[in-house]
Amino acid sequence: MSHDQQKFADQLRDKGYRLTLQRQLILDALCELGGHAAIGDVYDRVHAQSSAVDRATVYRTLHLFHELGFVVSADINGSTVYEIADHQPHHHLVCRECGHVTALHDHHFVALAEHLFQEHGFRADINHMTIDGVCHHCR
Amino acid sequence: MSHDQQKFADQLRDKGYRLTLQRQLILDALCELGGHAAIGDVYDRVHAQSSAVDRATVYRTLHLFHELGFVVSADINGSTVYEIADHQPHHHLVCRECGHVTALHDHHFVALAEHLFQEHGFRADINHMTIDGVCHHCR
DNA sequence: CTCCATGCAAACTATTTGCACACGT
DNA sequence: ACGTGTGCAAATAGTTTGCATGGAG
Repeated sequence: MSHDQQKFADQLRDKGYRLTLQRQLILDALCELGGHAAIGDVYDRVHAQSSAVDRATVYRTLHLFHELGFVVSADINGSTVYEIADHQPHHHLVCRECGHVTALHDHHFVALAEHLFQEHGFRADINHMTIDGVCHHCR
Repeated sequence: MSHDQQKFADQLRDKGYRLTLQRQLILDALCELGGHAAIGDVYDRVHAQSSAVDRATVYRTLHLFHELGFVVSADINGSTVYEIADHQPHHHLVCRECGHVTALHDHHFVALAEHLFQEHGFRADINHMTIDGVCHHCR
């Protein structure tokens, strides 16, 4: 188990949640899938390891992880994807034509977030932004 | 029929699409609903006027309008909403707590879009952005 | 008159929920 | 042992599709 996973496992227990095999497997899957894991991807991966894990459990667990802040979700090309909420926040450029997703560093948004806070008192979540458009390849 | 509606009607015909009662009603509904119309809202409103209009038609028509650029879509609090693509682009701050949506002027994004284009050659659609966060009321 | 658009109903996909049992603590 | 988490299956919600008919051009 990686450092991240150990950390999350501890947090789970600290908050009174139980560390089950299913939750470990789902956490593993999220880590291994790296960036953007659709619910179906997570299910496939987990189910391949232990065929007894149900879809409902994947849904319930991802909701839980999201609530606890272990993962962030984003809507990319119409489907919801999850990824581990580690490291610094980053964002995504999604090409409307080819569907390609490129990561984007957070620094593009700090000024924006600052403006929103000063002008509207709005504390923006700037850690799971998705921007649609057309990439340089498809123009 | 308002100016906007007349304009869209002409565009429809120019591109070889037919102007049907259903399409007019759906366009009306979008205009009257103003800002953010979920598919269900549009259906309810249209169906109240003419009970023969089917949900499938609303879906098909909204897809068509979106394709033609008559409407823009956004994902707000998990459900897809549509609005007439008129005037200048604007954006939305969505409060994660109370669900309240406040409009946001485009000028916050021009610098960002410029950066994205220069650094990544990415032509960002900055006309239907949604930013989640917590509004000043809920903090 | 010719096709596009629609209504209808069914199919599909995605997600949620109730309940009895299993298992982590 | 206790109570949370899970599998199972069914329910629910949202969206799409095939086909015959109706109506716009």
